[in-house]
Amino acid sequence: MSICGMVKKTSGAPRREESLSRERIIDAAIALLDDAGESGLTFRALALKLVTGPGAIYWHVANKSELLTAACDAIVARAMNAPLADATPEATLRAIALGMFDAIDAHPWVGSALAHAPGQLPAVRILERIGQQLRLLGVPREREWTTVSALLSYILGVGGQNAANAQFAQAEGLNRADFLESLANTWSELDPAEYPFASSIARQLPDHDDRADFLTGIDLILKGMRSLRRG
Amino acid sequence: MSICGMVKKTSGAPRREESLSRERIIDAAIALLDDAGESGLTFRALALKLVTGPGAIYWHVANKSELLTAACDAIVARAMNAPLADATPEATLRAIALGMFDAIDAHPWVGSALAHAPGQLPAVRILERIGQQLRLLGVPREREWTTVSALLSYILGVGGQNAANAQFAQAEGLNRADFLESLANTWSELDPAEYPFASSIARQLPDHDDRADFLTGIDLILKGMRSLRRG
DNA sequence: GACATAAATGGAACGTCGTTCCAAGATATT
DNA sequence: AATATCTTGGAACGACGTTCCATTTATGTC
Repeated sequence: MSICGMVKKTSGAPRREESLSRERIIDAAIALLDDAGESGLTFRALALKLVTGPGAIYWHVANKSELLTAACDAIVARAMNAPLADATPEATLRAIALGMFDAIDAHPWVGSALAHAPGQLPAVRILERIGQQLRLLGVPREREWTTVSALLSYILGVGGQNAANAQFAQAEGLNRADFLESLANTWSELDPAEYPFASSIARQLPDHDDRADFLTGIDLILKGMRSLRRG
Repeated sequence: MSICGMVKKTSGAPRREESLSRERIIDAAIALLDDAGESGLTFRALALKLVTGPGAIYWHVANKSELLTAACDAIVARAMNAPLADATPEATLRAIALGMFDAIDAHPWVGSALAHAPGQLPAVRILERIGQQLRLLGVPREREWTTVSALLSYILGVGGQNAANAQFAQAEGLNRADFLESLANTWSELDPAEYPFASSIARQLPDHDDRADFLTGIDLILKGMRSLRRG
């Protein structure tokens, strides 16, 4: 490839500066995923970006699924380790949930990766953070599991839909607004006799605020927990 | 978008008995997905089952994604058109949610397909059914959207996790119980200083009842809606 | 410094996938 | 019977995840 093949490494550095490492691979994977979406992560593209061959990557990473989960975990860890202002457990729960929403909004592929790695480290990080607040809130032991898994399921559900929306829009070359607009048109054209609700609510689709709706859902669950604690 | 304009077909002789059709293809796809999971659906396997070539299938179906969504829609339509006993709107909402849970439990790939087809027909069917009950319940117009999307997100979230669990377990050749057991072991071995909640709750993992937990989450949201209506 | 051992690399190759292409067969129309 | 259209199915393309292995680079030993 290069004409002047013999580039004398002057220094006696411990390792090649540009040597591979799990960390460098994961960083490159994140960059690829952010730039080109879920389908942008390939061992070939990764090798190209890291100036090596596909085979070399397998020395540091078992397979693609592990790599994707590791990339996902890096983002989730960053979001879940962010310091939070001291506040009531409920306010903290809202902040945790919003942190995940924003992380998935910035990296839609994380929503999809999270959905495909149930019970793995990334999900456990979220579970842990939520669970600690539930204990501060005084949720009785026998209701801990159902409560934490309800919150987690909701967060993963919204995240997964956001990821799918982003991927769908990208596949059709649309931005979010145009994608929602075309969806609203499709819904509007549904038979009002068969789909009275969907066709009547279609026009609200393009103008709604995902983030606000997400938070409203969290508040709905928190309100339900509160009324359970009192009743 | 139009179905199929040519309605000549006065004669009785339909076509070859074993000729291809969209319906026959979708049925075969469902059988393949049920038997071998998400990765079992291949145009080659489908062609083999239908005794034809891969190219012929493309005359009736645009691509794999459309086929998967159509197969998903067939299952969802079956679940959402099931007759429900007349009951309070809240009881009907619970029945609708449970119907989706059971459908995904019987066909885990539906959970994953639903998550990848946001705003498409299968999801709209669920949205519609839920929305109609919300109107009977008297939810004010300005809260319709956030309420229905909270319920839908939760249902899709649980469904997606169930699908992922099933796929993960199948990939490792385990049944559900063994998979949860191995997950519980992993969680138990987490550092209790860093993961006090996850490690302490790990032992509840193998024995919990997915269906009951799902319903508890639905009730949590319904309770939140009720307290909102009163407050 | 020379040698042996192990770690790490990268390019070629395998098998599978979704999809496209097209020559041939089947059916409908004149 | 001839023509036009719908439908089929097998071959082929390009891209993917992954494996294999000859080669290079670093480390430890005398």
